[in-house]
Amino acid sequence: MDQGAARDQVLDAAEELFYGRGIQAVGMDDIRSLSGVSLKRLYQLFATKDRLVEAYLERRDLSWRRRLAEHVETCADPEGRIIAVFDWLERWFAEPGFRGCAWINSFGELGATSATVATQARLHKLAFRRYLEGLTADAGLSRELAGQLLLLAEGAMVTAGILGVTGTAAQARAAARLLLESAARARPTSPAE
Amino acid sequence: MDQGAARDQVLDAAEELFYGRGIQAVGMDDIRSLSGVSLKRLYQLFATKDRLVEAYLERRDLSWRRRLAEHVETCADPEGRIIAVFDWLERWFAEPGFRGCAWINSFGELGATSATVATQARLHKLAFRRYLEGLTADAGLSRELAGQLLLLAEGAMVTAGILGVTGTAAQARAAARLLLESAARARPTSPAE
DNA sequence: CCGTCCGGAGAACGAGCGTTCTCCCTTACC
DNA sequence: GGTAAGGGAGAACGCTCGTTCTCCGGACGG
Repeated sequence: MDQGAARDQVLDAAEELFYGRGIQAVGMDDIRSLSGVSLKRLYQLFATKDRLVEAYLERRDLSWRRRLAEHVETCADPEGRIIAVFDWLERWFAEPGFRGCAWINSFGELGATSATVATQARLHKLAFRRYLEGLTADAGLSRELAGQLLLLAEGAMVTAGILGVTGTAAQARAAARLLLESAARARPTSPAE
Repeated sequence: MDQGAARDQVLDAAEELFYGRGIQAVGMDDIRSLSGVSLKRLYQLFATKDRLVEAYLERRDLSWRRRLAEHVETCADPEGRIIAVFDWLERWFAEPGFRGCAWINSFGELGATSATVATQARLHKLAFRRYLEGLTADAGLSRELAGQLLLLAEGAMVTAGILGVTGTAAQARAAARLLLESAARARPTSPAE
């Protein structure tokens, strides 16, 4: 087995276990068992558990944002793209094994004691906010709206994780529609539209 | 020192440490050092760490909801009371040592492995949702609105915890006002008001 | 066929921690 | 004053886990 394949298998196992059980609840032995990569190789690839956690969060950040963007791309209308974010959330929440947002969970677990985790969580949320700001800008809408949509999306992730998935994304989407309409009425660039 | 005072001191220490650092990062020795209550007494009061965690979350749930309700009570207008929730969030976020929502953080840390923590988090969020539903009902507004406000409040807590406090509560309040106006326009009980 | 190197399996080590135990001191009662 | 009960300090125990080490087998070069 070559280096790259082993790395992928380790990160696959890490993602499944860290996301599903929490970071501290998963030992390096668990990663080894699930990935089939020996401890020696594991430590050649990632010198410490902390590095592995960092790599897990980084890779998941890229794939999470890519998946979101790919879904949003399927919609051409700038305002529809904003709503599409919440459609995608609904789809994500319904995936088997959904257990809330990996960064919110990691931050709750280790934000106070691990600079790595705190930084990764901040970077991810900043990137998500920037993405929403891009969407609202493309629709000629304010950055304020993006901030409000961020709150709705974060609230939906948390609530779906803790209280369960039923209806949460739809609620968030309905609220997003209202905020979007309200912002469109006051749209700075084309108020008459 | 009598039993009750020792219990209070232990719970005070537990709250400060568990909330500030996370549950797994705090040992029973840390609780003992900060509270000044010996290990023997500590285990007489709480048979296991799990019980202590449960008591911490229960007591904090009561005081958190009491503090919120006390602030909301100061406002007589039913719609003003709804907005007052977000005023109180702003005040809470600004407290020194604010580190997000204790239940969201605990759930992220232990929701997957501890039934105690998962249950406490669900109970707390259910109680908060019920409270918001009471406020919207008092204003003659729909339960749907309460669900949307819950998402905003949860999103604000998470975002304030991870990205920092600046402006988050004000954003949430602005969004809440818009949703409230929109719901008031469609108010089922007194649509003309 | 023999030696050498690489990687795997898992034992070993050391630290941290939940929980219990030991020892000693204080206090209260006869 | 003697004694028993209770509580405090902290050592001890057993377990988990991150990390490293040891040993062995198998592949490859001479």
